[in-house]
Parts: sequence; structure tokens; C-alpha cells
Amino acid sequence: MIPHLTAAEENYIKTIFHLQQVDGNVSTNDVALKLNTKAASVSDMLKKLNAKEIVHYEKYKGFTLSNQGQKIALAIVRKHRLWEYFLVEKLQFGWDEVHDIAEELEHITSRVLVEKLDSFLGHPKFDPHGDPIPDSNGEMEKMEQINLLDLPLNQLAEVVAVGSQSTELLELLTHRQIKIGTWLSIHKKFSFDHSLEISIQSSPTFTISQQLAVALFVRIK
Amino acid sequence: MIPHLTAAEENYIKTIFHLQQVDGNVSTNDVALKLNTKAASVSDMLKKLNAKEIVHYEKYKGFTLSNQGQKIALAIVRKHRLWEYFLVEKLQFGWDEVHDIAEELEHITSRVLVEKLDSFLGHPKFDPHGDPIPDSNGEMEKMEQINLLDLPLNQLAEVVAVGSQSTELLELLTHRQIKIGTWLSIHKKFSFDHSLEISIQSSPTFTISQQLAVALFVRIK
DNA sequence: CAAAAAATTTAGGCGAATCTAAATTATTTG
DNA sequence: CAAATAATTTAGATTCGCCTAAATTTTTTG
Repeated sequence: MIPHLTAAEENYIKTIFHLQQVDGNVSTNDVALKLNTKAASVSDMLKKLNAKEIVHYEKYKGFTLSNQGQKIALAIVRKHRLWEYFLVEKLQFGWDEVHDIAEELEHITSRVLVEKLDSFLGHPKFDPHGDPIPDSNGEMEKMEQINLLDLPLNQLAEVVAVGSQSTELLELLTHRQIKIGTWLSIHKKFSFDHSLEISIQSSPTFTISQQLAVALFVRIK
Repeated sequence: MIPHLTAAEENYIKTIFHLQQVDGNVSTNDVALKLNTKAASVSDMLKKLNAKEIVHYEKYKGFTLSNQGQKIALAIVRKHRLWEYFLVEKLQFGWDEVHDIAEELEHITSRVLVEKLDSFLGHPKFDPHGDPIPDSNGEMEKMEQINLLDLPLNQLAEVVAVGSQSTELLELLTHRQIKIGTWLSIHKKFSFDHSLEISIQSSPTFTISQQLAVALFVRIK
């Protein structure tokens, strides 16, 4: 049913999946760029994935993941995000340090391992960056998230994702005591510099810059 | 300093290390047998490992791990056993189920991951099979272990290792409530069939077969 | 100790994944 | 809309790890 896949094949599948998410159309060059490889290598791999019916592909005409391919992609994303959750919540990594390690861990093959890890972690729904973790059927929560800049005044909202994974952002958010799951509301918006006066939970209000606000995504209750 | 190693190279290093433990002399054929490969492939790999100064090798004359090679081997063994400990203690795997998964996990490269995992697990000294876990310097506890058949009568001793990792053995030990760390003593030895009457902790005495006894290794306080 | 057996290495080849350079097809634009 | 440009694919090579078959060296043994 599920063909055996090498780590390289899995990386292509995951990359195509993610590129499809942001813009339905994916090109050979896009994939090459993301994977730090050359367009010629992508062509080679597309032929292989086509033979395994993981992508629909006609040369020079483009390609998309098959249903089969989508399922595989979701399984890989599931593993990646569960491991990220493990690394941050159990091993005390910072969220900016876990991506590369999870990139390796996601290729461990045991299905039982994934399910036991999921149980051990308490079936988390979101990873440390606020991205949803697919369940074993590939279902995941849709996040109706909006940028903090678009949140109405005095509307209580929960931080659910961040726009980047840089160390600098993490440092600032840690200092401000903001993390995924923090509830906040905006008291005032200053149009001059687009800074915001906000309060989190029951603490005193403080001000955040426009640059910080664009990096935060929230969901209304 | 440490050359980059592929998973295949690491597997050869670990195998040579283990074979050296039991019998100082290791042959090309031994390695081929352990790795389910052919002698010709081992020769190929030996040339590569020799070029990287991981083994000392002269053709037709034999080979051994260099100091460098030993260090690498110990680092791999450390990772393997820490992951086994994690799988059994945290994810509730049976000890007979974890070997193959740990075989994959041991090739994850991050050094800081290993140290954080070690902390998270509480710096365990022995893995679920009773084998010692090297520390980050490659040091590990020597186990002065003897076979249960050689334990003197009425001498209290701790189960520290098992001779096989079969499901059948695990099933029996679970039923008998014996595991790594269990304290026991022998009350009587029957020379007819080499069965033993033993007691664990403060429970009533019971009898175990010779076959079971040879599979158990204990250490005297 | 010489011939047979066993162990080891070399030679040559294969599939996976990558690359560069050249060829082909699609797209853009004057 | 034809020529230039961009995107994509093919051709041919390379490295890694493995294979089989043949050659070589070591070890065993009659």
C-alpha cells in the first residue's frame, strides 16, 4: 500500500506539500530553492515520485501531490511537529533551536513510536510555533488566526503562532512573557508608528512595536 | 577533528566495537555476518575507515579501532542506550521492542540533544537490558556481573542484565516479577536439572529452570 | 610441507541521489 | 507574433554503499 520511502523522497514530498499550502502552484525551481538543490535533481525526483503515484506529473506542465502523497506529507508533518513539541516541552530546547533536529527525527520509521510519543506528550494539538499537529488520520485543527495588527481594540485573543523562528524574536517574547497560549488584548493603537499598547492576563499594560506585532498571530475566543 | 560520518560508517564502527569486546580479534567475515552484508563490502568500508584513521588496518593482516574510533563507538553506544531507556521508561515500550528503533535514533547527530536527553532521563547508568550507558566522556560503570547459576547460596544479589532480548524471555520475567534491579537470593540448587529455588524481595520462594537462570546476570552488593 | 580449504581483497557493476552543461519547451515582451 | 528570456528536462558524470565473481593471501591439514 504505502511504498517504502527514502529520507530524500520524504523531504521532497514535505516540501511540495508546504509550497502547495501557500500558493496552489508549485514549480520545479521553487522546490529546488527550498531544498538547496538544483532544478535537474528535482526533475529526476519528480519522475520517481510520479512512478510511485505520489505526484501527478506531466513534463513541462507542472505537478501536484496525489491523495496518497498528501497523506504521506501529513504523516511526516505530524512526526515533525510532535518531535518539536517533545524537544521544547520535555528537553527544554528553545523553539528556535528545534527545527533541524526535528528534520532528522521525522524520518524515523516506526509508526508505533509516533503513536506512543503522541500519548506521552498528551496528544498536543499545536506545536511550539503554534502550527497545528495532524492526528493519525491526517486531520488537524484549522486556525482562524489573524495578525495582531488586525485585532480590534479590547478584544481578548490568544497568541497561536509566530511569523518567524528567530532567536531574536524568542528573546524578546521571553522578556515580554508572551508565548503561544498567552491571552492578551489591545488597549490603544498609535497610528504614528503603529505601536500597540497591550495587556496580557492581569499584568499592567505595556507597549510593543509594529515589528513585533506583525510577527504575532492570534485567535479570538 | 571528528570527521563527518554516514549512518553506514557508524554502523560498522559500532559493530567492530562490540565484536572487539567479546573477543579481541575481529575478522572481516565476523563483521559481514553481524551486518548482514558481504565480506567484500566490509573490505571496501575498512579502506575508507582506515583513510579516516578510525581503524588501524593492513590488508590481509586484520584491523582494530583506533583511539579515535573507540571514542566514536562509545558515543554511538551512549546514544543507543539512552534512547532505549527513553523508549522503555517514558514511552512504555517493552524492552524487546526497542532495539530496532534505537538503531535509527542513534544516528541523529545533535550533540546537545544527547546531553539534554540524558538530563531529562536523570542520567541513567544502565539501559533497560542492564547494559551500562557511557557518560559524555565515554566512561561507564564496570559491571562485575556473574551468571545466576554461579551465585552462591543465600547470597543477596541484584539482577543487572539479561542474556537475550526475546519476547518470550520478557514474558516469563514479567510473569515472575523479575526485572533489572530486582534483588534475589538462591535458597537451593537442584543438581538433577540445575533448577533453582529462589526468592525475590520479601515474596514467597519459587523455582526457576536452568534455561531461565543462564539468561540472568546478577551483581553482588 | 605442499596441497586444499578458508578468508580476504580486487575488479567491475548497479541503484540512489546529486551535479554541470546542453537541449528542449514555455513564457514574456518589443 | 517572433525573438529573447526563463523554466524545465535530458545527457552524462560522480560518490556512496552494496553486490557477484574472480584473484590473492593466509591457514589448515593429510
